[in-house]
Amino acid sequence: MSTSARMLRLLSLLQTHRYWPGDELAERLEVSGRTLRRDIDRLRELGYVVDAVRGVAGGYQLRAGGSLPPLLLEDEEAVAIAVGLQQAANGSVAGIEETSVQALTKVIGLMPPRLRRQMDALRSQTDNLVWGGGPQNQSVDSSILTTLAQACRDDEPLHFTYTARGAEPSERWVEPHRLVSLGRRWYLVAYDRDRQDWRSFRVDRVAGPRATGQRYRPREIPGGDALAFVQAGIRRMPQRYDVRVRIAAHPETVARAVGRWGEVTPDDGGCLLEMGVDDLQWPVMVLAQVGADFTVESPDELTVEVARVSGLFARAGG
Amino acid sequence: MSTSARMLRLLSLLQTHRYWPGDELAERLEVSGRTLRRDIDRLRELGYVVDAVRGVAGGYQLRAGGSLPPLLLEDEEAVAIAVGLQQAANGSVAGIEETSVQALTKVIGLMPPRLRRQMDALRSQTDNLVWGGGPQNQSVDSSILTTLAQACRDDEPLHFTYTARGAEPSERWVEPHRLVSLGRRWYLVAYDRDRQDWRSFRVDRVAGPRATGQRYRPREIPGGDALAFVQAGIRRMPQRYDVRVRIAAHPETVARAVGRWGEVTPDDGGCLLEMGVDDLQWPVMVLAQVGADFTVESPDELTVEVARVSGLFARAGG
DNA sequence: AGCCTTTAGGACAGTTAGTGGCCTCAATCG
DNA sequence: CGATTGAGGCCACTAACTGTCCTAAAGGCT
Repeated sequence: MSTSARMLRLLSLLQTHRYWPGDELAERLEVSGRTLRRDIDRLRELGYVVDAVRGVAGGYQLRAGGSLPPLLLEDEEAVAIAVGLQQAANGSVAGIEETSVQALTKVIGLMPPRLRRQMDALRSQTDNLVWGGGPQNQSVDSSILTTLAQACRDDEPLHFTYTARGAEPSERWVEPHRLVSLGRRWYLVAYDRDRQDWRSFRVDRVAGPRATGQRYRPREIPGGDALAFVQAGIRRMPQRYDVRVRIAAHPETVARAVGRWGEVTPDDGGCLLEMGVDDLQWPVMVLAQVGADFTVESPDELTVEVARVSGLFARAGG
Repeated sequence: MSTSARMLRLLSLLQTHRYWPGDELAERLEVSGRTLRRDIDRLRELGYVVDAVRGVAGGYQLRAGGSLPPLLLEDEEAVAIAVGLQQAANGSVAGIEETSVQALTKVIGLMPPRLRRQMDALRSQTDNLVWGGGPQNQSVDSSILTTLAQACRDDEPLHFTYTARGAEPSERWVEPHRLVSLGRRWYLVAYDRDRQDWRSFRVDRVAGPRATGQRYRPREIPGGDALAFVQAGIRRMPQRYDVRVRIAAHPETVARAVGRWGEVTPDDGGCLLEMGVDDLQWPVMVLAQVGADFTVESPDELTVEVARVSGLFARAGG
């Protein structure tokens, strides 16, 4: 085995089990103990921190250092990572969507086909988990997302079918620039070759993207900021409700139910809950769970919704 | 730069951008073109698939091969992966909890402290996301989880404080064996040194775990199956309701709202929804969302719950 | 303290592997 | 067709690696 291959193998061993006696490592790598010590030294020269314990039951241990060593993953671990990243990309944690897609692109691009199949099988289980697939939770197909991300990364022209709001599907040929996650939606900022101008596309309306394999000289985006471009392009955000409800319950109870999705301010004998939502299911759920008397201050649509559920449940009870 | 270091760097370059012209790679690695070609060959000998395109605008490209190459991640990517895995470990996708923790342990153990801090900051945003932190969604503190997982992996004895159901907190000293995810809970199977017997511990009742750094000869678990051991140890599962509701709506509408958490069977003029749950909030939410008339067949507790919400909402409306 | 185990690392000599320069081919694209 | 870019054989030179043998140093155990 060549030296580089052996170093990778050594790193892999050190990553799967904390302590390794020197002679066992040497045996596994089929080298003498002296060479093993030299290999360990080489790792240290590369910047990885390898602790050594002397004496009976001593051994080597890879520790956290200044930078992350190359991750050597088992197949199942890679699948778990990919599945986890897909959720993160779909907005389950605010602020890391873009990075998640970036990492996901990397992982998926390197996964052997069999792992990709395994991942797809698992992925089909994940949808509709968060508040039952309400309208604002249309998670984007992550295979489309990663295709677009890869094209952005590699500056590859793309073909796809785009169905704009209330329009016929049309075929597009674009030079992709960047993916942007805004609210719960993904947008692709790209230069449209046919229309000869910059556009932003909602990813959930993109179908059948395929990279052409060609390359081109990346253009400058006007203004230099993809995020700003997308924001400017969105004329009306999806309808948003500003919810205000007074609840006769302890502020902490309410805060626990609503998490970070709303603001709770103490009030005499109860509290005021404020949140901005796209879908009224969510506040209804919170109110049902808190289980205390409340008064809806706004919006009127929520009052209607509360009345609807009340009537519905009353009929069911009778 | 040594050969091994250069190979890692080459792998890293090939992972971040799809196409690389040969001369640019050679320049970055500070070697001649000839040596670069040899390096590429070395990668291929290690089993990685490197495509090459000749001619104008040619270059090299790392493709999916038979096995996953070492992942060379940017700092932010590692953080995204860790955050995603934490969610996966907490049961957001059935069946990959154990593997996720395994991968998480690996990643966290290698992350420099600064990244760990970054990750902690993000993690604090993730809780209470899925149906509002209901009682069955007490997600386990992932730092405890990974400490235990690491101890299992490395056969390190553990100290921790355990608060059994309805008992005083007690100090435990155990030889950890395996982590098991069952339903929505984590259990640690371990040999209790003081009591000299095998026990299973609910991870959400474990506090302040610390590894001693010693090691021991792993024991055989009686029966050889940690999962079976845990199942045998659970006298009564958390109270579980078998929900049966007839709904006057199209089966598909109901199926979309309930996802894979319940079974929907068509029925004349509507459908029958059956699901097993620990917490009645969940079916209430589904019913509110479907928005069609329904009749609760069982359990009686759900009827009570529906009546409660109905009354509550009616008062709010008036 | 004394002993055993295990890592640390210098010295040496033989061997291997890596390197750049030079050459000729072979694709690919315009 | 010609320009460009990867493929790879050959060669001489050098640097790096390897195993053996050695002594030292650090823990843990009795």
